[in-house]
Parts: sequence; C-alpha cells; structure tokens
Amino acid sequence: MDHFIKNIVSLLKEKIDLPEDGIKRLIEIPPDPKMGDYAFPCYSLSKTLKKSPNVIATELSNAIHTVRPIAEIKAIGPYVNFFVEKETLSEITLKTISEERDNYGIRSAGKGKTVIVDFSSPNIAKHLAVHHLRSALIGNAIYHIYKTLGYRCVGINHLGDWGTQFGQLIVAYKKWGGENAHHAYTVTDLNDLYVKFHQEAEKDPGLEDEAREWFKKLESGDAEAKNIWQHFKDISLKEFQKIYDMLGIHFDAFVGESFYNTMVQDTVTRIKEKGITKVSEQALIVDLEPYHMPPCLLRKKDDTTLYATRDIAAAEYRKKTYDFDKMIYVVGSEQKLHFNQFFKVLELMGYNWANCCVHVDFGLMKFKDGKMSTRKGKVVLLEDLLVEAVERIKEIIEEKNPSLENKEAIARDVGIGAVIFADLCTKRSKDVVFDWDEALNFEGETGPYVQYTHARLCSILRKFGKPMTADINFGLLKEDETVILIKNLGQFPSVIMKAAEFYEPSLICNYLIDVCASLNRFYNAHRVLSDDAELTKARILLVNTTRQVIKNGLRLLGMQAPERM
RNA sequence: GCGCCAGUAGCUCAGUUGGAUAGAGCAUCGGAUUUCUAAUCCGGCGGUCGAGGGUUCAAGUCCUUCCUGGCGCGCCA
Repeated sequence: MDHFIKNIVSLLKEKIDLPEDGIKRLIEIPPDPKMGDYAFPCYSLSKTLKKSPNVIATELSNAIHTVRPIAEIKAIGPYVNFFVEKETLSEITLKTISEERDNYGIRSAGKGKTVIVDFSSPNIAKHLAVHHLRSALIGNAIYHIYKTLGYRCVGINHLGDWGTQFGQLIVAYKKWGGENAHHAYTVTDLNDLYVKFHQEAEKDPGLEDEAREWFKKLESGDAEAKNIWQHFKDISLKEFQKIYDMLGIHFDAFVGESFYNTMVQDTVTRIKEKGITKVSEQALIVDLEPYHMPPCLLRKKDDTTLYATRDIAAAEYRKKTYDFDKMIYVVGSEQKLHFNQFFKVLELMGYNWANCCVHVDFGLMKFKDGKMSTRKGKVVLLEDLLVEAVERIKEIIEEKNPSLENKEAIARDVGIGAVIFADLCTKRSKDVVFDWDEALNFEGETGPYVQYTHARLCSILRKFGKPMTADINFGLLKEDETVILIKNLGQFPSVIMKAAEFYEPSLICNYLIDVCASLNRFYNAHRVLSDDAELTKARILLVNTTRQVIKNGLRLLGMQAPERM
C-alpha cells in the first residue's frame, strides 16, 4: 500500500544518498510475512559505501527509528525489514473498500483518454468456434480493465466481411441456395454452401472466375450482389450476437472491412504521395527492407486491395473519428508480422500516433492431435462448448445443492464463467491445447472456485442479516490468516494497473485465486459469526470487503458473481 | 534458410523491470467437518528451471551458442 511505502521512504531518505523515487522502486515485499511487511534491500548501496550489504542493513536499522504507522524496523541479512501497525493497515484497507464498493480499484489514470479495443473480429458466414474464444475474452477483459482505469473505451468488432470468398458464396447461393429455401437460412447453411462451392470448383474451374466476377460486382455496388451479401451478414450477425450475449460481451461498434471499401483508394493515394511506395512484380508495395521486414503489399496486380490496405484505412478513419490515445488490436500471434508491417507503414506515413497502436497477441488454440481448421471441418463450435459447460455445472448443482433456486440462471453464470476463467487464466503468449476433459474440469484453480468462495461469503452475510459498519475495533483483526488476507485485498488496485500495463488479464485471474485461497484459509481457521459481538462485527467487515473485491475482479474478467450456488 | 513465440514437479501452469529457501493446482498418499455451503482446508510425495558458455556480490529472470515444439516469411485474412 502506497501509504506505508511513503512513510518508509521518508524514513530512509534521511540516511541514504538516493533519490526518493529510487528508494521507492527498491522497496519490496518479503517472501514470508514473518520477516516483515516491507523490505529495503541494501545490495545496491554496498558498492558506493564499500561495505557489505549486511553491515549496511544493520547500521541503517539502528540509525532510523520507528514512527507511526511503522511499528518495528529490523535488519535481517542484507535487508532492512519494516513491520507496520496491523491495525492501521487493516483500517486503511477495509475502510477504503467499504467506502468505494463497486468502485474499489477504479483509478483516474486514463481520465480524458480514449482507448480503442479491436477484438473478436470473426469472419462472417462461418461459425464461431473455440479458437475464436481467446480474442473475444482477452479483448473483453482488457476493455473492462482500461475502463476501470478511467479510459473512455471503444470496443470494435472488425468483422471479416469482405473478400473474394463472398463472390464464391454468392455463386453457390444462386446455384444451390434453393435447396435450403424451405427454412430460414443459418450459418450452417452458408458453411455448407462454402464447402459445396469448393467441391464443385475442383470439377469446374470456371466457377472461380464466376466468383471473381461476382466479387467485382459487389465491390462496384451491384444491387443484387449487395443484397445477397447483406443477407449473409444479417444471418451471421444474428448468430454471433447470440454467442456474445451468452458470453456477456458488448461491442460499441460492429464495423467490418467492407465499411472501408470506399476509403481505400484515398488511403493508397496518400501513401503514394509520401513517396514510400514502389511497384514490384506488378503489385504496389511499401519496401520495408531497411527495417528487416518483408514488403507490405497494398495492391495486387489485378488492382484490388489487400487487408493491410484496409487496416491502414481503418486506422486513419478511427483516428479521425475517435481521436484515440491508444489502439489495441487483440489478434493471434500468427499475425505478428502483419501488424509490425502495418504499424511501420503508419509511421512512414508520418503519423505520430503510429506508436500508440499495439498488437496484443496470443498463442493459438490447437487440438491434441492437430490444428483446428474450418476447411477440414475440424472445429469445436463455441456454442457447443458453452452449452456443454452449463450442462455439466447443472449436474454438479443437482448433486451438491439440489434445493438451490434459480438453477438454470446460476448454472449459466458458473458454466460460462468456468470457460472464461479457464481461457484467461494462462498467460496470453502461450498456445492452448484444447481438450474437452480439461476445459470442463472445474476443480482447483478455476472459475467455479472463485465464484463458490464469493457465494459462501454472501451466505455468511445473509445469515448475519444486520446492517454492516466499518466502525469496528481493527485491533481484533490480528491473526496471521486475517492479516495476509487484508494485505491481499489492498493489492487489488496495483494488480489492475499491472494487468493494463502488460495487457494481461491472467494477472487478474491469478490475483483472484490468491485472494480466494487466503479467504478459504481464514474461513477454515476462524469462525465469523459468534457470540462475541465486537469480533463478529469486525470479521463481517472483512467478509464483506473480500466479497466486494472478488466481485469487482470477476467483473473485470467479464464474469458474473452469483450470490448462491 | 531467416524472423517471432514457447520450453519450470508425472500433467496444467505462476514466478515482468536480476535479489532472501523456485511456488500453486491436478494426479497420488494421508489427515480435518457437533460449525457460517467439503465446489473447502491441512500435510506427505514430487525440480540438473530444455543444454552448454558468459555477465554479476547475486541469474528461472540479462547476453551468447545450440536442441525441441509452434507460428510466420508478395499478391488469403
């Protein structure tokens, strides 16, 4: 907590020839609370003072004296260790949380600044599958994390709704679409048409030309082509929305690639005017050789543009429309090179905001025995996974808490939450191997563990049933399990800051696991409700603030915090 | 071939600006409940941190070479 560190720095700065900031940076938290609450390592001083760090630590600890709220100063090896008054620690932490409630953790670091989060961004006319999960969940979490830090956030779903494949689909639809005319079209039907097109195209290569023809019509605004394409888009969006609703994900804008179709020509002209383009093998490129990258292709030899061109146009448009301070692209790491190239082109175009663009990449999702691929039909549909997770939770509820009211809704919150937590729990950069059993295993460090802990706390508060107060005797919260928990609670704001700095939602997951583990240790060792009214009041405050922190943390991840389960 | 990412306990992973004894969960073995939800908690077992070399008082963390796996490398997105 900043409060104590400030006090420690002011004690140390009298005796140490280091800037305040330097001292502050060195202060750390000892691995074992028995050693102290904060520690100052003396290694870096030993060079200038030409003494061993142990000697310096001893001398320093003798030279400075305790002042409230620092209770004790002790040299242990090369460290000066500080013990704070537990009462003050508890009071500051718990009062802050119970005053700020749902706002605990909110900061104003981003006040007045705008962040764009470009995430999920699936291709239309295809199902959302489990490998689409990561971008959606990581992006959603980052959106919430930045919002908590006071940024104005704009969540954009950059739909893949443009390209030659829509020419193919139109051809297939016109030729064989009647077969499904007896019912409302679904994404499955579109998928079937897509597969059928590729089967037929092998026999009849003329189909590819027809498809190119239709895409050209689409590009030039042909009414029939546009109507059919719009129909595909409507069908897809309707299905996507159903999944986003299940996941509790909201976008501020669904703006697909098609939207930039009218702008790309101007964009290309602007790039050309900068004199950074050249023609190579009939294509228009930006040579990135000086930056040790392959060239960025802007226009194919048939004069049509590529996705890099559309990305540049989109970036220009977004800067103009939203005047963002940061733009975050949550896209798989297989596109790392693409983003490096495209950011470099923005820089070469002279946009000083180019370095405000960030590619937040993540490892890909694979099956145990190979890659996922829509072409081979080797995918697990996202909806199937979510439904299965909810079903599985329902069985567990039936077994453990059959009298629970509102089982459906709670199973939904817990099942979906389990999937969200499992996906966000590992660091972004790691590849994830999808395994049904693993994805649906809810024991140990999982979403249900966190939600269950939350539900138990709610249960205690219900049973207590009286108004709570932060006006308690903080001296009663003194056991080891209690103090560790309180210290954990106080770390929440800095964990959010760190998660934002590294674009790493997994830090929130790890933190919540920590808090819950501390809580459960406390829960097992001490009774909250007892005949001792003062002690009960104090522990109730601890229970309520812990509940609040868990709830706020889950919200950052896009998860619900059910009060019973 | 070149570039990027990953490699830590049997399995899945923490360990971010180099610091005190490398930590969790799962699995396995043993224990805790007259109790606020046992979807919990405690203990045992389990490690040449992929390998070698280097920098440093100090390296899982930084540099370097190599090994393994994944991804990417001009007209797909």
